[in-house]
Amino acid sequence: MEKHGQGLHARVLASLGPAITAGEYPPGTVLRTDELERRFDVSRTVIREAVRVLESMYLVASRRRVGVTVRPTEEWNVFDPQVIRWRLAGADRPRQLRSLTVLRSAVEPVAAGLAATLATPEQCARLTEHALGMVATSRGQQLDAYLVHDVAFHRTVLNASGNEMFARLGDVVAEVLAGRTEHHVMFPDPDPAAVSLHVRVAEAIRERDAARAESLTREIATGAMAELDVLAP
Amino acid sequence: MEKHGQGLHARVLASLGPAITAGEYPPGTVLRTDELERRFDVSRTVIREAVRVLESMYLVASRRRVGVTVRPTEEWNVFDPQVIRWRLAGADRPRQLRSLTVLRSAVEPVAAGLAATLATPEQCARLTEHALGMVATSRGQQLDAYLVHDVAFHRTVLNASGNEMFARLGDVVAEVLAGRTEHHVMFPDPDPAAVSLHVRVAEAIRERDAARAESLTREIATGAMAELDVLAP
DNA sequence: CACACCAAATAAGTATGACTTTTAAGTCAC
DNA sequence: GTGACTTAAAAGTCATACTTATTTGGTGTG
Repeated sequence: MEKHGQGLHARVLASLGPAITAGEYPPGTVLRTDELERRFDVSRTVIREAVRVLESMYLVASRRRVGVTVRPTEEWNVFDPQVIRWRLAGADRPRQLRSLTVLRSAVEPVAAGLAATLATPEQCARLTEHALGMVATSRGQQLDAYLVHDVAFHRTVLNASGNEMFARLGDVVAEVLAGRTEHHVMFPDPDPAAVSLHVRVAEAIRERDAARAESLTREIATGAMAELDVLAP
Repeated sequence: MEKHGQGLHARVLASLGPAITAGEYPPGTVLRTDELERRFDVSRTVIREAVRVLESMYLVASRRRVGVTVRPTEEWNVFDPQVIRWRLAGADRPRQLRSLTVLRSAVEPVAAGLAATLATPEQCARLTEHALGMVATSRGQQLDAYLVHDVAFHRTVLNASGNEMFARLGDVVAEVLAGRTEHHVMFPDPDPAAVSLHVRVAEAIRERDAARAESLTREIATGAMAELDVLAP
């Protein structure tokens, strides 16, 4: 779960990215490269590379004779994993968490339905394994161990869906789940209903019951949504 | 040196991006920067900027003493609009189109459901306007005009959902719809059933009937999926 | 006064060469 | 064969000079 390793440009990015996504530089703000050079005490090359990356995330636009201007929020590439991480770490984590949970509520049920017809025996086995792992760690201050199984479960479902885009959302789901334990947007012990739903989803997928897998996953999603409403209003 | 339209690095990207996503450089392939310099006849600065962008899309990884290596397909950021465009233009357009259609089938129904409770009167008006526009242009070689209304309709639904991530998928949906007319992955005249479904979705949203809006949109999605199965097997 | 046009100022874009740092790989002693 | 040492390849960084597009503003003409 590392980030674009080291390198000076990564350091600049790690500073500018969070600042921009946190709204520290409101849209329309103009950054000049030579100012940035001085501020970070690095060469033009480094700044330019960082700016190019921010540009590819649609966070900024670079125009001659004007400078590097921060783009309006609606244009940001909010699907970029890096942008998601920056926003989850920053000021509008609640808003981001909501958006992502809604996305999950749309995607995961369909993914579970697909998984029911496509999952390999190994994937089915891993699903039950992790569902049981969740049961085993659902009581008594084992949130970290629980999280591991929870993440693995959802990742396996997304991978088993056979859709590359769904699979790619595994990381995002992991961030969301990790974020909600880490920031205590969660009850001290996981909701027993949710835990048993996971077990039943694993069952449904193993039994190739797409409709049931989908509707059970939808229940999990609405549960997560409700939990979010209670704990991060 | 030579003069070029929108920046040299963009030209390099426009060449390398499609090539990589098309599998022309299979994962594991190593590109050396000075080789690229010579190939494109540009300076190191330009190559490095292009590589940084490709890196931020997880298409390549740059390591010292090794070079710029193409990453495995599963790691690509397939949500990046630019990557999507490259792949839609390239060899695995069918595969990409399928992935995106599945994604749509997950997202759009939920978006429509949310839109039913959140859409503003203006948005409702635009929905009916475009739905009727679709009806009006659904017969007799007016695919281009039809496309405009179709895109606008789906964009409006996604925007009205109130979820920034859904809204951001508007561009992707536009690409898909444009792509399927452009590449004739579509019947000469639009499916009348689909057209009438759009009208009814607009109705449902206007009448704040979330469940109906969702299930009608789900029908549209399964229809699109079926059409894809017939025309691009 | 309005308007078209031109010229200077500005900031990004590009090129180049010298230098640094990381690290794969080869070599030698043990 | 194992471990420590050397080497060299390639990316990373820096400083600087130069190019190009674009905005601003001023100037002359209708």
